[in-house]
Amino acid sequence: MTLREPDETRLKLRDRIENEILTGAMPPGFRLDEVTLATRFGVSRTPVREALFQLASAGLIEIRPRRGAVVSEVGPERLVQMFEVMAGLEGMAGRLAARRHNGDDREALTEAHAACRLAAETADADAYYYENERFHHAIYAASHNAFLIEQCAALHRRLKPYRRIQLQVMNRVANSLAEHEAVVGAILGTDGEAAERLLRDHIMIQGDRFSDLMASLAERSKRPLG
Amino acid sequence: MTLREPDETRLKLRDRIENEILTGAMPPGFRLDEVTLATRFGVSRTPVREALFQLASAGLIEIRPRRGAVVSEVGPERLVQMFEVMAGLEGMAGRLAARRHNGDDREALTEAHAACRLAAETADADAYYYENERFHHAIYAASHNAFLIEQCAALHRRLKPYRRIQLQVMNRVANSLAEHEAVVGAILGTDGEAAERLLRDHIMIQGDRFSDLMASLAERSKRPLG
DNA sequence: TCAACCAGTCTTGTATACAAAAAATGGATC
DNA sequence: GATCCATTTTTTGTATACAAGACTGGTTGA
Repeated sequence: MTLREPDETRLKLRDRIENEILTGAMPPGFRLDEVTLATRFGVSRTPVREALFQLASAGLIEIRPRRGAVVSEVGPERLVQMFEVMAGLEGMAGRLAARRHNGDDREALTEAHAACRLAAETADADAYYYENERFHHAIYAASHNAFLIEQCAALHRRLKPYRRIQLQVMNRVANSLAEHEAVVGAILGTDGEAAERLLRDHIMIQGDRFSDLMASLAERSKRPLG
Repeated sequence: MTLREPDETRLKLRDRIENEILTGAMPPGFRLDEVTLATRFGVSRTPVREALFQLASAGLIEIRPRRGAVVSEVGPERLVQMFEVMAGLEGMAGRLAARRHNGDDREALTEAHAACRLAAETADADAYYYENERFHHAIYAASHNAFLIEQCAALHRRLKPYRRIQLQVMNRVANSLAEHEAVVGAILGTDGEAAERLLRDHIMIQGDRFSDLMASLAERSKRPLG
């Protein structure tokens, strides 16, 4: 994780713990001890518990009554399911965006796409990762459905670490950019059906690829003396 | 609200408060005072606060820092947006269900549909409301995507009070049943595209109708001296 | 040797106490 | 009579204390 997050200590406790989970500092299965977290962040157990409840609601951790909290284990199967839902939501956002976009939306979308292309051409993986995020958020915004935007952003955020590893591990930047190109065309051409289909496929490819990766990693780690 | 909920006092605090919100006992805008709730439920403020944080994560209430919690106001616009997303998710569940259903799924679906028909024929609105819920959950389950099932169930639950009022106020039972019939046909016939389209429309009709109702109510309440 | 049990420790869940911020109150002034 | 400011009161946010359920390790019995 080389990307700088702004002013760690200023953030609310909930976000600070969330960051540690999303960046992998607290890996899946990691035990979240209340007193340890409390002393580490210099507060008492009360706000820690409140933060943990919120993270549990978001699905990032699991609280077993009287048995403590652990970072959620996300197996390959569940990951595919999450990407499948993400694909559905993004497809929907694309379909609505194609019908509802206005001048501002078009500008934001083309700008974000141009930034993606630049990052791809300069082979800057970190930059592409960032601009890619901006691109997808531009699509969400163009749907003009605030609730959908929230849902997409929340799930996108949850899938963030996986997408990142995947972009780094696999050489998917070129393909990703080509797919973006087609999506932009469909949206600007007000072809909702095409936008939906293209985006759905765009996301599902990520999901399939990533689950393959995870499955192979899990398989390898199971082997004794790997 | 005549439907009996099982063993109120046995439920976790979070669910008890949630029920009061969903049933309308705590209407939108209602102020949730911590000490009042604590004394009412016979506990201290600590568990009350934890419950409130969870409800806030689910979107049922809003916590303004240092300024207390209130039941979320859901205006017509946001309601339409939520129904739009529900339509997208249910359509997706239907599409997947058409491709993935097995014997158990078929049985559950046809059984739920038969129960809906019986309730409609006997003009039992409460029963139809309940069986309708079972029918939709059968579709979610047939998608065989655990994450999608969770998302659908959560949003369905959140829209529950609105759907209920709507079914009671408007005479939509007959139309609803006919739409179910078509959906069952599409799913059993493994026609994913049709199932998606039919379900999407089925939900959106609810959303549009309800938002019309709400808008008119809001409009009327704004007029001075009604 | 191994399983079961019991005491001690640790961790979570809840209550209460205190601090700080927002809201309410009341009085003075214009 | 209305408005503004200071003070009081209420309410939230946090820390701490206590109770009760889970885990640990060792001991005992078969």
